[in-house]
Amino acid sequence: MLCFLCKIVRMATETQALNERAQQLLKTLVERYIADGQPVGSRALSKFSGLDLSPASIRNVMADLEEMGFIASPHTSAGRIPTARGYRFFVDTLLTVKPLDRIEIHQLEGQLQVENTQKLVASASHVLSDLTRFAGIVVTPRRSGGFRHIEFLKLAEKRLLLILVTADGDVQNRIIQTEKSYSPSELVEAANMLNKNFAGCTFEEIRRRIHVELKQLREDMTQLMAAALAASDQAASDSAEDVVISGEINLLGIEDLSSNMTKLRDLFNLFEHRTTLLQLLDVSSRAQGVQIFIGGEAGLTPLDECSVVTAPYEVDGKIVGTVGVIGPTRMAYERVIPIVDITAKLLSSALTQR
Amino acid sequence: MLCFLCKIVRMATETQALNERAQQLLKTLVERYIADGQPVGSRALSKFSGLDLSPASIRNVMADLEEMGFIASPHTSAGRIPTARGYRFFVDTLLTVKPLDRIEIHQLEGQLQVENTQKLVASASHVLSDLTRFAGIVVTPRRSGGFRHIEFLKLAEKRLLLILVTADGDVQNRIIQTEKSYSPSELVEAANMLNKNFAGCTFEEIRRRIHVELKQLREDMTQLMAAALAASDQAASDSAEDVVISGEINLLGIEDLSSNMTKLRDLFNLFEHRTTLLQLLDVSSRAQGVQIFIGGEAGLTPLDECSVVTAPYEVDGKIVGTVGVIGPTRMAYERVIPIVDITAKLLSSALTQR
DNA sequence: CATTGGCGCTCCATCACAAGGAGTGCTGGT
DNA sequence: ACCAGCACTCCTTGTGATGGAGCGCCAATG
Repeated sequence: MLCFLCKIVRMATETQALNERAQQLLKTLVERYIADGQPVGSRALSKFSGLDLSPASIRNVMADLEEMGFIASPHTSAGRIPTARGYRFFVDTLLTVKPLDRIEIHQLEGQLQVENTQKLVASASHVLSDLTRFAGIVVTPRRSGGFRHIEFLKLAEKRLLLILVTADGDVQNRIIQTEKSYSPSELVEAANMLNKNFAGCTFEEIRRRIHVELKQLREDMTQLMAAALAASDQAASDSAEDVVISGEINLLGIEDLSSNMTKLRDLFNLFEHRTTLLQLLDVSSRAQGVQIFIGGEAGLTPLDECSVVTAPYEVDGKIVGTVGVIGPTRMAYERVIPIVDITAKLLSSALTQR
Repeated sequence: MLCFLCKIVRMATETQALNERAQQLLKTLVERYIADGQPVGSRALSKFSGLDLSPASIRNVMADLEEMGFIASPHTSAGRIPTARGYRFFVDTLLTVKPLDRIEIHQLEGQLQVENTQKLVASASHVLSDLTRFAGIVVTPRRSGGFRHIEFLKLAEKRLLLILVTADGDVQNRIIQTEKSYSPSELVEAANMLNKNFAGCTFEEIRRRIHVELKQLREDMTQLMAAALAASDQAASDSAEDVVISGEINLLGIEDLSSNMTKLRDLFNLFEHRTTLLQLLDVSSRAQGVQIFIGGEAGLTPLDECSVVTAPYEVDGKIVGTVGVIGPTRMAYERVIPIVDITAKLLSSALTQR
């Protein structure tokens, strides 16, 4: 919170410190650099800034910008490139995003597969990576815990298949080994009992109530229930909250990243470490709207040369997950931001409908 | 088939044409090259072959081997490296595999997660990539078509959730939009009907019989059934036969592959094209035991510098899928082969138990 | 006659050096 | 305040030069 305030304050002072001209120059510098990946020199800026200044004057401003930490030069006789702070200022106050047009939105919408939640999430991730040519990333909705429907199916003598429809309409399944062999009618009875009494409750609650309210239950039945609950809990937490990534391959083709093989490998290792990613993306789900993490801002070194653009999505007005894109810091933010934004919104509405 | 015979014949003649010494030299050459990735010169061979020959004599043999296409030199003054054909001969007749010891097998077994088929397959793939440090690959079992159990669940007015337990004990689910709104009891009735009459049949069969045998059914019921069947069919074919790959990242660290970025990208693109991979791996599932594809033998250019080591796995004596490893052609076959072999066997027994 | 030491040759890898170019900082003039 | 010009720095590219690794060939050897 404090940090948040700091940021606001800093932004305000920075906006003051940078006069109109400096901002304009920083803007075109970042734009040019994003466009062709080469350090931008004073000549180029003089040509493209639209300010009609000579390179020499521009060099003065650039020196100031460098002093303030917005830009840096790789070496003496190269142009300048934006620093993380430069990018930050750029996306915060200089960027002009152009919203997607209707046709693109429709195309995007058409690519979402609404058959079930998994498919929806997977296709959302795919759409993101496809449109941006970076890696798409989606945090799947949190399970609310509890179930809508439960079913037992006898596989073998002491082997049951537990089928669990979660509150949000997803289906989980699990094999249970039992002590004794239950008859089909016993299984039906047990399932009916659970469905009638406990649908919608959390497993914790059920566990508590099952002993209090249903003392008349036969011993073996309670055992069955306990086993079922344990399995359900596991199944629920199993895919409780997961990260779906797609299009990592796209990152292979990006010069900024694939130059350092080691860095690239670190990055891909990060993708395997779902939990670490989750922490990062969890932060984003607390805020409203699109959020941007530039470079190592997230505190993860493998993301040094990456930016993460995220947006939370919701079901019935409650934030349940996050979508996003991971790409090089040198990305076309004005394109990526609306794509992430719209995808989050489409995902929200697709999930709310069910 | 003809091709198969050709291969046998060629192998026989090759074994004849290469005398003891040439074979020994080829063997150590391949081994050395696999070990340190550098072209092997006559000096090195003289030292390591155990044959007590001078480099000059060895050069003569090497010239012969080159003429016959088993080895090649990258340029005039470098040592020799094995060609695809050289590798082929090596794995076919020179290789000495050392089986895994008991401890390793147990470790491997311990890492397989038997909770359900998906997890089992995923963990098998993981184990493969983990142990070999290459990419692990598993073709999931074919669905036999048909179901063991079916269930309807009402989500909303005209929205049903179809739950389908396939013959092999996996659970699929699908959302169905219906024309009319069915009552819960109607749904139970329909499910019961399907379960009683058609469990175990293929969907094709059901479709045929449903019209013939059940003419007394109400119109809306037949509609429901038809919708259910369509969805089932789709759900079944959906994950009908799929390829699970893991540890692709490992390939990033391998010099042989990561030197040409473009090739690497092609390779990763191949991984996304599941169908192409399926065709390749399908071939392997026709043969018994471990199979090895070297370089482009499979006909896929992206695999130029790769080898694929596969083995089929079975349920109740019937081959249902394939496990394998994709790595650089320069891989330690004597280690990879037993790993793939054992994994296939463990997977078979884990699946047969259920 | 198979084996071997020796010789000349080829080709690659590495390094040093020079030339050219891009861009900067600074200074003095407008 | 702006700008033209100049000296300076540093990267990039190209060009030889050098050394080493390995081969092919040949004549000598047992």
